[in-house]
Amino acid sequence: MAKAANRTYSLYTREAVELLAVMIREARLERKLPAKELAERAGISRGLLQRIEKGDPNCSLGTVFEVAYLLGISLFNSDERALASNLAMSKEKLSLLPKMARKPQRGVDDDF
Amino acid sequence: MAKAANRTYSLYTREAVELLAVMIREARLERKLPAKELAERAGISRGLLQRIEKGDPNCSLGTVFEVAYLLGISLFNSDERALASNLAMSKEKLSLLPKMARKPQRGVDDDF
DNA sequence: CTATTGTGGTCTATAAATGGATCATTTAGA
DNA sequence: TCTAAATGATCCATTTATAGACCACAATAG
Repeated sequence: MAKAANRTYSLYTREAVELLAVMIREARLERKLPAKELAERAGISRGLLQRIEKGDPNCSLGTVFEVAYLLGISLFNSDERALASNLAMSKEKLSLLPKMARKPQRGVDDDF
Repeated sequence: MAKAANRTYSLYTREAVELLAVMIREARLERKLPAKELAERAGISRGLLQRIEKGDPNCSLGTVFEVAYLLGISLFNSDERALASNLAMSKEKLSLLPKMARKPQRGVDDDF
């Protein structure tokens, strides 16, 4: 009972995925690093790296981020230290929020 | 002949994935949006949204980005227009790069 | 306090992603 | 130019992700 992935994505999502893909390919080529080598270092197959660089949205988040990391591409405009710091702050903030999202019984927040 | 996903990720990757997860959960709770509703709007199951908010790296890039988008979380610190612009510039730059990464036969670039 | 709703976990069947191999083609370097 | 190497594409076998249902529990609103 799974009929997934006829998914439709927003333009924003498609562009974000493609941007990341292009940045990865750029960085790899700038470093003159063959796909085969990068794939090995990332622990993935060359085929998967191809899909990533092609902007396939159906690749796992972790592998794509890892490849980006190996190429020195900074996610969220954060280097390693800033990222850890952001994460700590976000966790802190999250802990202060109500743990459930219960909607008030009639329409306060439906601004989508 | 596929034995994938005993994957190991760098700390940076793990933190980046978790940061995105926490930001998503934060944004959803701030909006008082039940998981069920957000999942419906994203066209995914509630279980998958749970994994996303938990920081599971094995979720597809597209779905995670789409959920983030639905919550107004900006990827790459770029709104919709900036993103399109970045993408165009990156494509331009990519087109100027050599199309293959051929390593010079002896060690110029192995600074990893 | 209580009723109600959201959430986290588990289970199963199915769809999809991935690895690994192969082949043809393109490209960069000598 | 020559040629070794990189890329792009396809195939198949297997692993994995996902949907969808269910349950027990937690937490919020009243």
